[in-house]
Amino acid sequence: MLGDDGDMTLAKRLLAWHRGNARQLPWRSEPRDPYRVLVSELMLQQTQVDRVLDRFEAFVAAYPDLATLAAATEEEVLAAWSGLGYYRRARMLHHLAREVRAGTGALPTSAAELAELPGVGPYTAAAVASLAFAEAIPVLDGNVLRVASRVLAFAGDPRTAAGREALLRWLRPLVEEGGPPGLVNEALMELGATVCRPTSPHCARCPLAPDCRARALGRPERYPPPRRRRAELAVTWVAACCVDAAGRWLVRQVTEGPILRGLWLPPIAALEPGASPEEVACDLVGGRLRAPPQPLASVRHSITHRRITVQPIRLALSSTRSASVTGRWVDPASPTVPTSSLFSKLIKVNNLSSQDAGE
DNA sequence: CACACGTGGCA
DNA sequence: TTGCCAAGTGT
Repeated sequence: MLGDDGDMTLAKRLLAWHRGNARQLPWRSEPRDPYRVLVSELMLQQTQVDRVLDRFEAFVAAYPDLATLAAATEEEVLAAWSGLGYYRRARMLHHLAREVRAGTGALPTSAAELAELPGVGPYTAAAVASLAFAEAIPVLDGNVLRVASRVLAFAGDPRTAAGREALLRWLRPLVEEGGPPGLVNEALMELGATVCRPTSPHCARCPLAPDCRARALGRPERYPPPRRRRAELAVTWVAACCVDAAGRWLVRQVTEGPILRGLWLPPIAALEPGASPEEVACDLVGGRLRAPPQPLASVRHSITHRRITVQPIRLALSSTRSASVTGRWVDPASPTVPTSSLFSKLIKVNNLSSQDAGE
């Protein structure tokens, strides 16, 4: 005699669904470690679980607690974050660790106090407070915003302050009415991530379907209204690829421009229309060459609204010790400086072309 | 409030 | 291939 799910409260149905369907993720091991919860939440901001999965364990192994993190340099932390994107998050996590070290030495336990830490906004504060410290406070991330917008068939814009408050009025009783608040929050996020998807929601598998007004009205995917996006900007860069006999690459720290600042990449410059990529690359590096500059297959890289086409030029320097060549030489297999995934893409095209050329 | 920031996968 | 994202925060 299975009870009718419709008779259970929303929160109870969510918890039951979570018990049977939530993914096992490294940061969900019990008991919850507040530090691991914090790191995972920061890593997950504006990114997807799969992206974080391969990086999380290595990061917390290198920095198992806030004290270890505070003792590291910012550059070391950035290097461990390399490839995850939104590098400001890593800088702020590092600042956070040092701020905690300068204060009580322990993470605060309330959402209000957590929200004062660098990099911790309303979402992360509520997530850590509820998941790690059992505070009954709702989270409102992109997943929960979508789930709530659909259940309520919310007609307004849920991204405005008034819209968010309307959704929170519905969410608050859910996390307060009983059961672990963190798990109710996690269930809503998990539901949004795996069932109540942006397009083609799987309503047949949704524990909230009986109460979902958007589903009753048909076309639940109409909620929430799409966000307006900025037009893409096309940009072309030249990258000077210099590799020494040991396979190390010449890299420099990006100090100009709005993008990738502070990270280390092969020398890069914008390519003006009509300019010669080979000449730009040679000017960037400045050393004498053993062989003519060799253009490689171009690489595409997108950052926010910029679509960047990178033209790599392989430069065979006659001497990597030339005084005119500035920068550092790093082993791509274990970069000791923070790099962008653009670096990995450049390495890949270089390897491909080397094999093709039979070098 | 608008806009900025990285990334890789998918339709 | 191109466009559209996905567990936000700071300015």
